[in-house]
Amino acid sequence: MKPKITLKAIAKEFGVSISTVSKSLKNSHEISIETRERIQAFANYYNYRPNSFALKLRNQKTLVLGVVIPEITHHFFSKVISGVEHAANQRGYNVMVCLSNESHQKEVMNLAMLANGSVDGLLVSIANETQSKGDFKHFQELIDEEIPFVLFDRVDGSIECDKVIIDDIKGGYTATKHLINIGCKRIAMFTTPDYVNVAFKRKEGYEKALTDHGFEIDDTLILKIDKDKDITEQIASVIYREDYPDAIFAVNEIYAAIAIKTIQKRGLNVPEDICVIGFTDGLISQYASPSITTMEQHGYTMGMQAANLLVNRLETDTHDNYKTKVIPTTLMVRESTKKE
Amino acid sequence: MKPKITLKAIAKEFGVSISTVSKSLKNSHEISIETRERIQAFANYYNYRPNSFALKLRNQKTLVLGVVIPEITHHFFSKVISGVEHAANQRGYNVMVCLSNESHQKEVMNLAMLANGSVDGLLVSIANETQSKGDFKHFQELIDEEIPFVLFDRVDGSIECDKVIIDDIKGGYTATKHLINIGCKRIAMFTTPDYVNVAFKRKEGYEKALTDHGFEIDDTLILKIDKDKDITEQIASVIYREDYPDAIFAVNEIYAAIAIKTIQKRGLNVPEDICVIGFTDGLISQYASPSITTMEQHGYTMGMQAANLLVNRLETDTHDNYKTKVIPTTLMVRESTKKE
DNA sequence: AAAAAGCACGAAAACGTTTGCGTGTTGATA
DNA sequence: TATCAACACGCAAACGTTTTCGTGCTTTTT
Repeated sequence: MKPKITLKAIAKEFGVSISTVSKSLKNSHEISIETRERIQAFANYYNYRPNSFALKLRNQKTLVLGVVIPEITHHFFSKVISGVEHAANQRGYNVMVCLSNESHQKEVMNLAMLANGSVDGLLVSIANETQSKGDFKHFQELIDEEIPFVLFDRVDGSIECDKVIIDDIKGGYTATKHLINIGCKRIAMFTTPDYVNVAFKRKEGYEKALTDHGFEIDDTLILKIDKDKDITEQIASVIYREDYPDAIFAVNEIYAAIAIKTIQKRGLNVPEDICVIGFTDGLISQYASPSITTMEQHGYTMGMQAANLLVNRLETDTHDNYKTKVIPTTLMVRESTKKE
Repeated sequence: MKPKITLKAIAKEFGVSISTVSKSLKNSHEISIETRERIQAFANYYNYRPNSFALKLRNQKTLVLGVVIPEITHHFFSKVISGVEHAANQRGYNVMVCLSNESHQKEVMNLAMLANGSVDGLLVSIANETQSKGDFKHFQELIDEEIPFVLFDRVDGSIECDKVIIDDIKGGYTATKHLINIGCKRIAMFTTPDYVNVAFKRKEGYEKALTDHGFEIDDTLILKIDKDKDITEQIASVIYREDYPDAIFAVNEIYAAIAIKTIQKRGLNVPEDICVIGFTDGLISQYASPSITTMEQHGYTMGMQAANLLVNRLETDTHDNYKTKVIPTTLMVRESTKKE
């Protein structure tokens, strides 16, 4: 790296003091116009840029937001990042991304590292492992150190901070109701273990929709998929039942896609024999055959809102009155539920 | 943000000098064991962490790598980021991500901002707009400022730097050869305009494979898709021809997926009537019905290699002998080309 | 007992900025 | 011809580290 030109170097060049140079570049009226112009021309020619660390050291601001997400290869999270980046840029901030890879330990390390002065504030979506352990000490540390952060999507009620969440209960409700509306009677749900907060809530909505419409909740139709075992096999265990369901509400698009493939493999058709609805705003749903009806999560919006919430917090420096923004989901009807 | 505890504060607490505290925390033998222990205990209790800007100002290192990509919502790029992050962390660096959104102007701004002292080096994949304009001045500026950077995937030969690329020509060749091997005779290609470097190379491979195997190149079977018009319509114009092809090599998985949907809509079957092969390592290919044969790009590997190349460059501080790493693609046979 | 050595610590510079205040030089004013 | 602004600029502190080079004191050696 080429040694950058500094105020000192310019000062030496002109035989003036550093302050004079600094003030000239800020167009201070303290300095004569000729001097200002000469110095500015010189600085401009040599492409002078103030050293950002010196500035940060002085101002105690980084103008950087840290983002910690479990996985960047989930389309939803990359949408969120996209939104965060957009909002952050608009407000003069940059974005630093770290991945926890769903690992508790890596999440703890990431928070420690970012909180260590690299960023002004944090945006975090909690790793699965952290949620299943229920260990949120590292967030308490952020609070103790008074580092502003906002939680999004995967949040925990016990942590006091700003939050942005999807309305998962209502989303689950809407999805299920849609299936009911188009005439499905035996609606299965493919979900994850209960410790995954968002999935649990979607199930809540699913169950509420069923009871609200006079259906029984059939626990044998609720499949809690274990990520560490063969997912296709678990899904097949339901699809290949004699009394297979006539609709499936999958908690994400991967499960929905696998369900469709399995259904077709069994020789049944989507949506004629079994309707399928997913949850997310990913590409798979859009391009699968048939395309998959889904609850859009609006990850981009979520990212923007979370970033704005954080910057507001940074710029007002208050430590109370924490808000939780709820982002509604949108039903996106596609081919996988088109009965007529 | 809570005012962080500093060396000065600790020094005051113990009535010693700042240097003594600094040395104590570094376990210097210059300081008596008792003093060291007392100070360390205190610092530990108050969770002392050196101010990162002060360090950066002093060391002139940020230990941060900047990444500029066109779009994070492309699965391939998120894989790359994932790999970059992994390799960077391993070598003690953090990662800062910026998006150009395929815009030349935003790319220029991102480079300027990151080069401005925020990062030690850069990893860049060039935006489409930049490629079509052929305007690479901003990279020359990086070179002039001697800021190390490596280009990946979307590179340009005129820029002197380390590069990591996919072997797109060979990938295109392999894909096409696979189709030939399974007996396809009329192989269409769905690609993008020629200024997209990688697509152009894949087409080169496609054409070479055809001629190598005694086929004519039929320009009416090469569809250059215009992103700004209706993609499905353009694809349909080929699929609905009387003399439709018996195989399609799509330059990415989106085009492959749309092709499949269009083929099915026409009442034809994949792979029986038309085989389809894509290019990427995305999720769509994996979960589509039928699942799509594709050339895996190994984005994760690419990210790791690019990051390592950059860190090597940073840590040796040489400005010559630039390397270009070529990452081979892997044919991933799935249902969309399974003839028997 | 005088000299040398060892110990425990402090002073200060350096990294690059910004900014309040001090100061010397001009020119105008009384 | 004193006096006083106005002007143009420099000084120095501050942000928080690290590190080199002292320095004063105690202990050992001869």
